[in-house]
Amino acid sequence: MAGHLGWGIIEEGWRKGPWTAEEDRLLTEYVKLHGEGRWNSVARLAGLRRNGKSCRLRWVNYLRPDLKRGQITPHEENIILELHARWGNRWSTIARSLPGRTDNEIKNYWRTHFKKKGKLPSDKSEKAKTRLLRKQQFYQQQQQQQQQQQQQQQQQLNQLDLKRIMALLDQPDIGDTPMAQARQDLGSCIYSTHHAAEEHGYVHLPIPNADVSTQESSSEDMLWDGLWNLDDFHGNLSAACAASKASLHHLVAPFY
DNA sequence: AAGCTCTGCAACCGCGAGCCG
DNA sequence: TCGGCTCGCGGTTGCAGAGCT
Repeated sequence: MAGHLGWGIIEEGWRKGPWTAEEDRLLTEYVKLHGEGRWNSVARLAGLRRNGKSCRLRWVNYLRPDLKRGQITPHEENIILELHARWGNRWSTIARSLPGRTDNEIKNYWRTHFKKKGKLPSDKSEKAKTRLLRKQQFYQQQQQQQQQQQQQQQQQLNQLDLKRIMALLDQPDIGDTPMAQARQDLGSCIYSTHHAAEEHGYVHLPIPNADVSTQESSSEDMLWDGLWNLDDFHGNLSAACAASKASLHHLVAPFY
């Protein structure tokens, strides 16, 4: 590398090595103004003496506001293990299932924690360890859910709006009324949301109101698989639900 | 206290895919 | 169709700090 030439050097007009706070500020300002992309324009537009590649890397791996800081959790570790078993060294693919984590971070984590162990957890003890980690994470999730419930209480006023809509939709059909149409639209919305989830590989999402006894969720492994699938999907689902709600407000407005 | 080793992480490099003129 | 440009990805390197001897 350029290490033997010294860090922070200027090579062919481009600075290399560790980023300074001022460079970070300039890059952040640039992305705020122009958005991500066009990285080769950064040098010209932001006054940075860094090439596009370096800017993109710095933004993606360090400056992005949605990055999660701190240690990889046991839950995330399990996801990494399972996805690596499934995808191999496709770090960017794995990173997409870990919001706030970068491919570089996952790659580094894998190399330091697993690579030198020589093998994936395959014997009984390693599997037991993996199962224990999953259970620990399950309890952590429960604690997190308790915290989230408190936050959700704050959102209940908004949810009451949706409940009023649902109550209206539960009334008997009166032929081809606007209410009957609204109910049909809601059904389509939920149905298409579920199928969009399936198309994106979130295979364990239950259809809302579906008979639980018919779902194939008996094995522990599938339960955990479903958990991380849901983790990945919940953002999209929330967006879809928000859209549904918005469209329903539009649909039922005449009834208020 | 000094030197060595290990670990974590930021950053660079090369390559390939996609886009566009 | 081709070549240049841009971007994203995976592999690799090297620094810095912690831990060990």
